[in-house]
Amino acid sequence: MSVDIEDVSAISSVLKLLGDKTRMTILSYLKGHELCVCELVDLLHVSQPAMSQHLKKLRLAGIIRERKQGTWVYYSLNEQLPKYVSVVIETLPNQNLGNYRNPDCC
Amino acid sequence: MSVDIEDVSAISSVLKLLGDKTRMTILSYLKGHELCVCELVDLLHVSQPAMSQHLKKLRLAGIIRERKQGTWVYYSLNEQLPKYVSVVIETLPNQNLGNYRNPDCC
DNA sequence: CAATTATATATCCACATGATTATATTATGA
DNA sequence: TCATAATATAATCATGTGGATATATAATTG
Repeated sequence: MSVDIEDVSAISSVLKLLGDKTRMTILSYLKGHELCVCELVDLLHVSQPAMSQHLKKLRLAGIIRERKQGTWVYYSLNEQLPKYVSVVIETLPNQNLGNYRNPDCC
Repeated sequence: MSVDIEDVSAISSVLKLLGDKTRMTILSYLKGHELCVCELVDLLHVSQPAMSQHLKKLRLAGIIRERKQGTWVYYSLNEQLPKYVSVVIETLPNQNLGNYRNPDCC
């Protein structure tokens, strides 16, 4: 079985993206369910522009995917992540959405 | 079997450390063998103070260990790393030291 | 088409971070 | 003890990065 060797530059730039508390929290919320931008804004108490920029970075790095539906944009974890990324995400706690209901939307 | 869940803040601060090309290269060189500071300076073409500061950060984060022997300080990977860290390190390419010989020391 | 809603982008700013230079520390050996 | 070598720390600086505010875009609805 071949090993998943990658370029040091590529790995470190992905890890730099992951090395942000807000982005890691986003990823922990995306474990299991897709969420739209306004839900993430709601859950993380982060401004909408800030959220938008974090999501853009994660998307450009291929870590998350977007699905547009009308005005809403739903984000979810990308399947087929490099192993070292998926292990990091597995290590994150599962966020408990509790009785949070999808606002329709914000 | 219990899962290795950690705090989001703790994980992101470790990943921030790993998200640096120089530090990742240091770790790739430390795979398999301990190296002293001057050897790392030599191999990475990084200034001695810069190297010293990177090593300090990695050591304070518990990713590497130091072993002092006279004036020399040897660094090596810490065993017992969190899984997500060791997977990252395993993903790094093994650096070929070629016919590089331990300078005695610099 | 106008108004509204969800999201994205642009600009600016405060702060963190990595590199460099200079200096300090520590150990060794003459 | 003095000189030297290996490493660490301090100070400074330039650059990068995240957040806030303002504005733009795009889709929906009346």
